[in-house]
Formats: sequence, structure tokens, C-alpha cells
Amino acid sequence: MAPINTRLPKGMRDFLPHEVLKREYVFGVITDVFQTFGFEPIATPTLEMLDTLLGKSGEEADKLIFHAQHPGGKEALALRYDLTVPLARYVAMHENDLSMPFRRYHIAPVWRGDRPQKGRYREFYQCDVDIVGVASMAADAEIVSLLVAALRRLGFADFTVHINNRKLLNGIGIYAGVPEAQSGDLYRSIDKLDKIGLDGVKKELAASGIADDAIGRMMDLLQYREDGLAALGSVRDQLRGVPIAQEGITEIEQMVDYLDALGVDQFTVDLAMVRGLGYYTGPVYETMITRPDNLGSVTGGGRYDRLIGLFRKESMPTTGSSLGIERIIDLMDLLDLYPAEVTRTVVQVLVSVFEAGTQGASLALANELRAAGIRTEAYMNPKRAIGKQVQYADRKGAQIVAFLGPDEIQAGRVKFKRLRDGHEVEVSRAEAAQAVRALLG
RNA sequence: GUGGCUGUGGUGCAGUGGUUAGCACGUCUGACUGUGGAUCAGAAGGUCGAGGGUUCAAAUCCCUCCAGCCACCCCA
Repeated sequence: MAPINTRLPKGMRDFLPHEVLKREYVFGVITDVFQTFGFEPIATPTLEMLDTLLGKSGEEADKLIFHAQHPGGKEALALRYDLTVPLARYVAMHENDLSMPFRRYHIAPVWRGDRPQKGRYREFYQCDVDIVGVASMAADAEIVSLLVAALRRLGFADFTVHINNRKLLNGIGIYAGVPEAQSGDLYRSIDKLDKIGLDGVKKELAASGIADDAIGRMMDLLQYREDGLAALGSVRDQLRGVPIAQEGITEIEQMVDYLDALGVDQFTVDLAMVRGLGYYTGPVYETMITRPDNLGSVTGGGRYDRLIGLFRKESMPTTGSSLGIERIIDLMDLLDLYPAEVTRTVVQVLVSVFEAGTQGASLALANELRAAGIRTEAYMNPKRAIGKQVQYADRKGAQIVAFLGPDEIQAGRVKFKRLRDGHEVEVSRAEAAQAVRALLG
């Protein structure tokens, strides 16, 4: 009989034990940083009503939403596309039970019917942190500060948070005279500045049918981009007659002040950074790893003061970011950032078994070690040669093997061998757990 | 949705028209009935991604489809 073939849905993966252990380590570090900053955990269903998700993140996003229909189902359901839109729904639904401002984090899988490629999957985890109910740029600065802290805690050193502001971008569009309908094309082209250069942007804008004089004015502004923070003064002068741009610039300046207060300096003001999602209204930020530079951004977020307003009468100012955990994990491997205590197996001690008659004694020893909080596996097949049992322990990455043969049992003792260096000790049963701890060092 | 590359035992590969498709690693058994990454001997494991075509003959050439990877679009 032909076995059933084993393929997985496109863009979805299985994880081996050692991979899960690494992922859990990353989740753990990030969770710890989130909590240190005073954020609370929440959870929401993987499925939402389709209407909850549609039309929130932009047309492109709608096309990538996974529809999830039960054969007899009457209501249209979908797998969540991100954790931000569910948050907006959640806040509107539970506002009675939440104290404002509400700071929450959420680590969970999301689904996108995207075409997979490097660092990109159809099912992947996002780690979101958001502050609901604070209009001040202090909230935005705190989010950025948190992102920097989390990345540093994971061991990243070479990265930069790029900061821009949607109001400023809008203002630039207005100043250049680009019609509202074409602002999407405009932003998209600007965002590619790094990839295609000023000339490339110019060509793309022309191809989108944007007027030459508008392009010229755009180019004048984008030239300041290199100056980062220092560009703001020139841009402010240039955009003197555009109130929305002035507002955006003021927001950036305030944010920068707060970042200084928080001791954050790993950021840059980047006039050409645009975030694709449709709901952003103010500051936007995105982190680029600067050393290996092929995996794209590793965090992305911004302020979306109007999103919650789609789910209740009045909106609430909200800002937050998502950490792209999958890319972070890929990079952790690439840069070898895992500490030694992240091991390939959960097992610290493998208790070997010599013969059928001593299996009970081996189990009893395992039980004692477990009671002392040591992660212990008892080998189950007494017929298997001891050498093979040691080999098994070594292959799977266990650190210590316990030997408990007739001689030791007779003497009330036990022998432990540390596989890393072959070092062996023999101790009384009463000292077993202590000896293991010493060997684990 | 568009384009490029790839598809041979569990994994990584060789084999570019000619007898029963090879190799390495892994797995299993034994030499070794109280101790690991070694050595030796042996074994299991493949409808060569699928279907069609060309040919006396196809893993090899042609067509279609499927899948994977990479890039674009977009995004974490």
C-alpha cells in the first residue's frame, strides 16, 4: 500500500525539537522585555469574522487573507492576518474590562496567502506590542525604546530603527502636487529609494504618470534624506505652507526628544521609509539589521489613531509595533546568537539500564532526579547495549549519563558521566542530584 | 499574479540515450553480554516529482502539469 504523501501546505513548516527550543528561547526573552516595560499579555482566536479583517490593512492585504470556511458554515470566517486588527476589535469589545491606557503584548501565529521566499512564510509568528489610549509621542518613543531593548537582549548589535511620519509624507505629496489617488504609487516608489536610487524613483514616478514638476519638487526634498535628523530643519522650511507636514515634523522632533530621554540612540530619521499598511496615521518605524542586510526589516510598526474607530463610535489613539520573529530567528542562527544554555534537547540526564532486573532501580533513580528538578529520561530497553545507550544520549545532546548496574545498586551508589569531556564521578544515592548539578556546572 | 533555477533511497549528491541506477552520510544487525562521536563485515531502503511524447532503447531528449528555492509585487 502506497504511503500517504507527506507534503505540507505551501509556506508552512514543521519544527524539530531543537528548533522549537530555540524559538521558545527567543519568545522567552522577548516576553521578558515586554513585561519589564509593563505590558500585559492577551490572546484572541485564530479565526475572526471575515468582515473584521477586510479593508483594514489595504487592498493588497485583503488579497492575502486566508479564508477559513467550515463546509456548512453560514458566516464568512478568516484566519487572522496580523495581530493589530484583532487588537482594535478586542479593545472596542472589552473596553469595560480594560483600564486605559492599555498596554498589551501578543505573541501568536498569523497567516498570509503570500508567495513564500527567504524569511517569508504563510504561517508565522508575530510579536506585537501596543499602547492604546495615549496620543503623546512619548508612547511612540517608548515602543521604539522597547524594540531596541529586545533586540539588544537577543544579542543584536548592528541595527537601526528608521523613523518617519505619515503626516510628513502626506505633506510631501501635497507639496509636490501629487493627486490623492496617486499617493499610493508615490509612497511605494519613495520606499524603494535604497534599492533603485534617486534616478530609479524618478523613473518610477514618471511611469506612474506623475507630473514632471511634481517629481522635481519631490526630488528636491528627498535629497535631504541623507542628512537624517538634520534634514528636518531644511524640510520644515521647504514645506512652510503645508500644515500637515509641519505637524508631522513636530511629532518627529518630540519623539526624538523622548528617545533622548530614554537613552535610545540606535535610530535614524528616514524621509524615504514608508510602511505599506493603510491604517498608519502618524509616526512609523521599522528596524533594519545593518550587518547582514538581506532579510529585510525585523520590526515594523507605527501609530494608527483611527483603526479602533472602525469598531466603535470614537477612536482611540494607538501606537505599536510588531517584531518579525521569523526573521529574527533566521538571523539568530546566521549570527550564532544563541547562548550555550539553549540546547538541542530538554534532557539533562539519561539514566541507562543494564538488564531487565535493574530497570526498576533505574526508574527509581530517574524519579529521585526529577524530584530534585533535574530533567531526566530513563532508558526503556534493557536489552540494548550500554554503549548504544550512551551513543543515543550523546546524539540527542543529553549532557550526562547515569550508570546504575548491579555493582552500584549493591553498594548504594551511582555513577555519572559527563559526555562533553568524559569526566566521571561515583557518589552515594543521597548525593546524586547534587553531583549532577555540579557536573552541569 | 510575473520571471529565473531546481526536482534521483531518510539526507546530501553522481550518473546527459544503451545491460539488474551508483556513492557518501544516516538507519539496522554483528565483531563488542558494564560505558559515546572510531574501525571492520553485512543488511534494509529508489515506480529517478507526475503524466504524456520521441526512440529498438529515456534518470538522460521534447511537451504539459505539480512541487521547492530565489527574485519582482507586497510584506514580518
